[in-house]
Amino acid sequence: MGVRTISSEEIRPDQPSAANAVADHLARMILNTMSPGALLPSEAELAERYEVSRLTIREAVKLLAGRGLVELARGRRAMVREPDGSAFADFLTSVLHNDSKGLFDLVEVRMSLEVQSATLAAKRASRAGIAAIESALQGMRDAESAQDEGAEDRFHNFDVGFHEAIALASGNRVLGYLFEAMAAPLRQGIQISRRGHAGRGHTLADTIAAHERILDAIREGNARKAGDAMRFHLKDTESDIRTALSSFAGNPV
Amino acid sequence: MGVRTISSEEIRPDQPSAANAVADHLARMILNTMSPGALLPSEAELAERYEVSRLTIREAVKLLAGRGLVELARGRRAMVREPDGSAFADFLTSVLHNDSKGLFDLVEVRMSLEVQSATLAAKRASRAGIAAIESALQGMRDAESAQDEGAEDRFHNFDVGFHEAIALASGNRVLGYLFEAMAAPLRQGIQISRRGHAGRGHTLADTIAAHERILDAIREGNARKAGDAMRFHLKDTESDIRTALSSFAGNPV
DNA sequence: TATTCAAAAGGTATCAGATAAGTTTGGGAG
DNA sequence: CTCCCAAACTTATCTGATACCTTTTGAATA
Repeated sequence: MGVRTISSEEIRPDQPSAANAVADHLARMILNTMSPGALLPSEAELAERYEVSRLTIREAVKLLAGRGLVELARGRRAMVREPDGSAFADFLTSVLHNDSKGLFDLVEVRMSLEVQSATLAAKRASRAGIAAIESALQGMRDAESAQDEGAEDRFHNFDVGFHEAIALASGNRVLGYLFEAMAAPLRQGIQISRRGHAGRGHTLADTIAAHERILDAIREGNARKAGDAMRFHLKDTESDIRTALSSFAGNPV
Repeated sequence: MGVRTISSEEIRPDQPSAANAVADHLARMILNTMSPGALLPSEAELAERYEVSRLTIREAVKLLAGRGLVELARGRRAMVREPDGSAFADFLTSVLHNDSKGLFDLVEVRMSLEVQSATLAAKRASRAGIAAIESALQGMRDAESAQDEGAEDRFHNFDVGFHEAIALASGNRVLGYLFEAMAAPLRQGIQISRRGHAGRGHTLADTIAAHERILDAIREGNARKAGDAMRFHLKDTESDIRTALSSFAGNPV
């Protein structure tokens, strides 16, 4: 390569394009003054307001849509979206897809965050928060005793809901977002890995019992016990996942 | 208002627009077959390939840019970006901005993740990983003994670099991404809170000593000790942050 | 021959004007 | 009062041009 003599390439103009400027301005406006569900002004009006063409407005709005700030639909004005972890979920999914090492990493981090969620939930959960956890658990019980097709899917959904309810009951919004962000790639990764690898090491009843221990600890307000119960449960789950995943180790797609 | 009689509004068509379809297809192509730094085909060529107008291509690419998948610059073709946590960082920044409760949440989660990082780093750090941590620490020492203006900024940067190096040394990519994602909003939030609240509870030398204890434990490969040292350090830092933040409690901008 | 610099070529950014197609709304028919 | 349809509104996409930025090329110069 040789020695770098000049250093004028250091400048990153950060694209001061009109569309970008408008997008940034709109983003600030949305975050500061608008609530989820609110509608942006029409493209024509924005074009007039910013004194640019409608095309520039469109591109700016597309930028925001890519960032997950607004939702677009033909014939309707752009709507401000409820913030959620989906942007990061997309990111994780794309970075980790067909990469079993990445999924191990995800499982590892999830363990830590969920233990923290359970610990905090035991300390802080409101009556409503506990009710939500109970409700998810009851859903699992119902799905277990049901025999119809789709019962297992329902079981899994309530399972995820149980964990999500705990994340929410922690009272820590960041934990909620992170849970959401990790749930999608995890589920997808696990689903992929399970193909042709049906057996689970545990019965549904075992899973329910483990969840009951967690819920009881949270109900008691026993933070340490809740964290331990969650850790124990996830350790178990983790090994299931690992065996499922390992059939793909070094087998990217 | 009145009672909802019909229920055909439940359908979310997920915008199967041309621009969206192209964006999704491009995203898959990028993730599956392209590396960071690679250049997308020109807009004209893509327009031809997908049989849509150049405008539609532009909007699709803007969507990808918003998602952080590509980087745009005038006169140059779109470039595939190195994946990083910046999308989630933006999200967190926007959700938590001017909200001290959110920053508390962030600090809380960070504690948990960094303790895990230190624990894992002690178990797995490579020679190079440890060298990176050492280098950051040395930077802190240099900055502390320097007297020039800007030394304190340098110190803080190396401080962040130290923690980042540990997250990377954990060998868990998800931890790396999350660290990145949380660093920006945290720093920003803290900076804001510090305005007019100069005093820190600890000297730079104290901070260095705490970091040395962490590094030593990682070098020894003592996972528990590393985690504890990190927890202890962050508990300290946390209380600094809390006092800084509390001046803003219930004071959203 | 090697260096330099300016023009050409290749690209993106933005504009203007139109058409197609989906959504919402308000009035009229039953 | 309810239901349906057309007008008004709005977004999605197309076409064709112009402006401006980057990279490359090629010729003039030292």
